[in-house]
Amino acid sequence: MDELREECEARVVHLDALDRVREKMPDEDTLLDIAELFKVFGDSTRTRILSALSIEELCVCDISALLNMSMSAVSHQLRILRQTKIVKSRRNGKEIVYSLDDEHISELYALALAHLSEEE
Amino acid sequence: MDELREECEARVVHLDALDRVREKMPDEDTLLDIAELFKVFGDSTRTRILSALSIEELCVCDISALLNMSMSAVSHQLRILRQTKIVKSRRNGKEIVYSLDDEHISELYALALAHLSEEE
DNA sequence: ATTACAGTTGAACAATTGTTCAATTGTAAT
DNA sequence: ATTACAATTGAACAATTGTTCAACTGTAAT
Repeated sequence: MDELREECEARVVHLDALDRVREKMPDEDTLLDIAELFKVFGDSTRTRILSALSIEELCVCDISALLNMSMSAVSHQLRILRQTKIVKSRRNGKEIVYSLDDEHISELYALALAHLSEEE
Repeated sequence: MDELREECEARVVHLDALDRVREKMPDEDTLLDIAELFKVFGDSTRTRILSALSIEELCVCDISALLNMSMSAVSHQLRILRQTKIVKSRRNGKEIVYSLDDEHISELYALALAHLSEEE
């Protein structure tokens, strides 16, 4: 009744290559963090928000009008961007103004744009 | 019986700011493409694959052993990376060898790492 | 105090996504 | 030819995700 589950079904074809790669690869946690960061950018609503904020700080109402979306939907996405330290907020009377929290963000954008426009 | 659905429930607070942002923002299609690109990176399996391939080209069997995942699961992810032109493949006898297809990929990685390690 | 407005929040729902499983393809060797 | 192996594929399933809806905060003005 013992089910012997194999760790990996594959026969390792290039042991030497695997050793070299294993040595140089970042640790698991770092890779998870990278994936997590990219995941935040990988949604068109958040991308549009970030694109707008990279030009000028805006309140939730502005963003809502700009994207033609409900304030609730926008707010949910802003929460994700806030939690991941990509965006910061400050209160100004009744409204809450959002802006980018990190210089790397614009760079990542520029690089993504460069990749896309360089389709040969 | 006519339901008047409002285009946007929000009152526009800063018309001038919106005008400036609208003028400078990339078009909708470009933003969709950017989101789509980041979405591909936003999965830890694909991130690990790309991290490995940025060091050395590998066959599916190698990657499968490296990530301790089934070849099927790896192959499914490689298809996504192939379709988005992030990875390229060539046959070598019975095995199929994968490698990065684009120089921008490593740069995007480096930048993401820079962002993560600069947590103050 | 109460009215109005900007924004947030949690539950619920539909849609999307990643992995597993089983069947299939293509190549090389016997 | 047929056997073996690397890899791909499609369907099915569970898990995650984005938006809507309704209820709720907090601030400013009457």
